[in-house]
Amino acid sequence: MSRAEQKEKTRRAIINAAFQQLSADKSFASLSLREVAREAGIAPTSFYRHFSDMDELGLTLVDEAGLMLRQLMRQARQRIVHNRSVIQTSVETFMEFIMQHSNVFRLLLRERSGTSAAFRSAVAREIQHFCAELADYLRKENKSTAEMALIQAEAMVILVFHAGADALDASDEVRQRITTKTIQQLRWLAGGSKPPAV
Amino acid sequence: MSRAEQKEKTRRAIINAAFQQLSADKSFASLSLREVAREAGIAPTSFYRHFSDMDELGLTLVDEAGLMLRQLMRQARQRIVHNRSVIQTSVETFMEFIMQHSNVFRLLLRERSGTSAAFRSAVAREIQHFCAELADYLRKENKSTAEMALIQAEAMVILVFHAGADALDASDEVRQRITTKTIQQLRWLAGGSKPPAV
DNA sequence: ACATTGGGCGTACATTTGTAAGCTGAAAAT
DNA sequence: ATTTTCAGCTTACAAATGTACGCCCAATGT
Repeated sequence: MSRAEQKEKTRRAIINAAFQQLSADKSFASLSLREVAREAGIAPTSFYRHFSDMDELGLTLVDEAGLMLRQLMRQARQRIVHNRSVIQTSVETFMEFIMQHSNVFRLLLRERSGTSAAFRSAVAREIQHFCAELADYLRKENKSTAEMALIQAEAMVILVFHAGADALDASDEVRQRITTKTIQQLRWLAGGSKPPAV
Repeated sequence: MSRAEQKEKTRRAIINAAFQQLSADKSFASLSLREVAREAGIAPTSFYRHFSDMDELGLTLVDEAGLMLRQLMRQARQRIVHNRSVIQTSVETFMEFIMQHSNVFRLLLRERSGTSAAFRSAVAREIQHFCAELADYLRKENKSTAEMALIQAEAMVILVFHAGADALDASDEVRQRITTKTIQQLRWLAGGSKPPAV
């Protein structure tokens, strides 16, 4: 195995170890360099060969999470075309998605209002991007102004994200109720700029 | 000074020390028993005379935050009577409030999706209470069903809280923009159940 | 063929943490 | 007046953490 390959492999091992350890009871802040190194199967000091400190690793994780969000957006769009209600399809896709990538999602949720300014702005950037894409869609669909579409999109994203946070630790049944509730909330928002086609 | 008085006094000192240390860069989880004790002006081990561990202190803080929320709700209601738009008055009151009690608010925001299950449910309970009161108000005002009123109230609270989080670290000017944006979002939500009186 | 590079390791150290054990002195109870 | 209680202190220790330093050796460069 080439040296570059090997290095990339350990780097992935570190990143995966970090994601692995993120859970309902463990935030990134409560992760220690040594713990991550242990899980990745390397010596603590080897960590520095890849990241200068935990913060740098954290920002990398946020970047990865951003990629996931874009992937989610694409997936939702694909399903929309040949299906029923846009809102329902989107929320359901979102819920499926976060269940599959719960740790990624948890990271975004927590660091959005976390203790590191660098993290907060990194997460804010990813979510902004997400909102902007949604706003663009809404603007075309509803022929509203760009400003209004963005405000609307932001509200929608906040509600869906929050619903996701609740859904993460809930039973299937409760999650279904949360989904229904969220759909209702989004419809009110959508109805504000356009007569509702309930 | 009586013994009971003295004890209560140091207990307050501990609680205040904890709130004091909470800031944009310091979450409750990153607070150490020793730090709090230091700030409170007592020896580390004296802490145990008042709380069995940091978690117990944390739950006390959440309770205090709950009191604040109820106080906020009363304050908003008082202002509503003799003023202009209900939504505008409420959001503005909320914004004033969180600026005055930013650390209390930050605690609620963070522990809502924090790492301790006990904290999460404690915060959830306080926010539920807040939502229920608002829902009651909405139900009477709009003659909607109790269920719909609650779903609506929850959406509103989420949006306002989130706006508060953003506003905390923003400049006065940005905060004003956030306020306007939030008012717009709430109007869409309110309009869903009743024709809007913009 | 030889020299350089760099990822990974082991050792080491200063800090910080939670908390156990036991003492002290003043308030409260007898 | 004597005893009991108990908030607060000092001392002590084990565990965990971040990270500096230097060695090793296989992949790479010459």
